[in-house]
Amino acid sequence: MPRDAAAALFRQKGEHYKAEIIAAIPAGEDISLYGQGDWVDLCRGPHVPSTGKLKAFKLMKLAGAYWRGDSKNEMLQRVYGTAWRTEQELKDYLHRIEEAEKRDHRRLGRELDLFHQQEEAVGSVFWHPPGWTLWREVERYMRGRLEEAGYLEVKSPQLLDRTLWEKSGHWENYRELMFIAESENRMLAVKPMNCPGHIQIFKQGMKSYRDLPLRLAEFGACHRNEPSGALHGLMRVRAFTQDDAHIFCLPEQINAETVAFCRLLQSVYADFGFTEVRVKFSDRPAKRAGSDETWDRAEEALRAAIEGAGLPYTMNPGEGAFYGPKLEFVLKDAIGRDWQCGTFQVDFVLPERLGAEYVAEDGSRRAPVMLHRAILGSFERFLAILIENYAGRFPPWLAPTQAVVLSITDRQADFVRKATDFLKNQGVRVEADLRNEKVGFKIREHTLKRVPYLLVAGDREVESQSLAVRTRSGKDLGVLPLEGVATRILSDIAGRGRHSLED
RNA sequence: GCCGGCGUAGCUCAGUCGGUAGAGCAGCUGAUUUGUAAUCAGAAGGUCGGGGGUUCGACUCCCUCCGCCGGCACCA
Repeated sequence: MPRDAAAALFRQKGEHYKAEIIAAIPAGEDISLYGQGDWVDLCRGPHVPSTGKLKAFKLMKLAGAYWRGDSKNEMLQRVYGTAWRTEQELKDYLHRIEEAEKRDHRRLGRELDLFHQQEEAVGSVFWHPPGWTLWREVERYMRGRLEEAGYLEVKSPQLLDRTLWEKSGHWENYRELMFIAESENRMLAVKPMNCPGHIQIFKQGMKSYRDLPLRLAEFGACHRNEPSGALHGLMRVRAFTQDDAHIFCLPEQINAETVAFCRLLQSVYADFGFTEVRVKFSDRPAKRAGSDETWDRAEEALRAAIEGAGLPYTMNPGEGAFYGPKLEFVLKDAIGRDWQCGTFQVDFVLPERLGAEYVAEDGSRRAPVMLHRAILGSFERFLAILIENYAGRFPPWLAPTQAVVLSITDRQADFVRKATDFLKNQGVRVEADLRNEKVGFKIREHTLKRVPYLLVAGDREVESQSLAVRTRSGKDLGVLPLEGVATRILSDIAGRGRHSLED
């Protein structure tokens, strides 16, 4: 059907948005329409030869979506459905979704007593002892990796004067998303980022080109007043902690620093069991600071560096930060949604705006390049992804409780205490279960809590000063003497993401 | 923020036509001393998300606010 005729048809049907879509198609081109019964609609081409092929279908959900993806426009109703060739395939699909929902970090957070959230602290997290153990283990690991890689850890203030955020450009770009506090006629903002603080540290004392690259790292707690509809468990919160760092360097050091960062990130991700990481390259946004020449340089430097690192990436046009282009390292949650975790950004703008400089070889003063980077991104989000990817069955090095020693009757209580103390002294996070319950009951409980090692002591084990070792997957590793149990567990812990527990 | 849905015990859920709430598990008390995924019994547990309204009477109907869930928009 010719374009104008099609437009008229839809206008007459009262479907004005369809008419608008057609109006955007070049004149003279024909428009294809497809029909099903007495229903006719605009379509580029058939996706299935006939709806008769779709035997099994189910409507999944209703949701709003802005016309042409712009929140200034009206909202349309979107209907989501799923269709399969057979009832069985539909059933299998629904079953897979159900299984994925069992890995939801919000559900596991409750079941495993990791954390909770409540109305009085919307967008924030109350970490429980087991969850905080997991956090500290991840933090301890990151601290070690950063130290090895030549980073220096710092700590910057939580509240900073408005004037600083005005200079950095954050006030102009993000004022409505910042938490504000007032004191003694000053307006302060709770930091939404750590970079301005790190620049203040850089600016103390004279810096020489010989001091570069200077890598300042911080486990920085930031607050952003995210729109209510964006909040999502631990994935999107208003209070989060980044494994943040800023590398102050010379332009000619960008490449080596980027390559080193990509290697570090891949190695860290491998330790957490992630081997496939997708990388998105986000270039200049419409709303930005700095000249076009500056952006040309920054984008070119980043492109050369990522290609030097040999990582495949996809373009994400217009999605860069206001001060520079960035790489986004993306991981998936249990139901396949993308979440940005790691990030790497080249910034020629902020150091200059905030007056950071170093003395160059020729004695002139110049602004350093600043590389913003995070590997995990936010701890909250990364832990959520970890929880979902492991379905709560953390490898032993991360498991809040790595082993439980259980008695069968009161007769073994003393030995269980002794064995627990022994393993504790060897550095194992171990608990004793001396409750007056049947072993089957205790095994079930600790299995549901995903404790990697269940160590049973009955009269026979007391006699031989050993423990019967069972894994959470139900595998029987036999009876081992105390030292053997410790060796086995400790070597497993040392293996990190490449652990030997086959479950 | 926008659209749609949801909010009953710590958790998972039931609750008829408007007559002020029930179960299982957990927790508590007692008994049981137990060999690899649930021992038995008893007592207890609720501002039905908050506020307002209609009504003789509201978990139930209406208004409003809050939160959560799914999308959209946003994500320095």
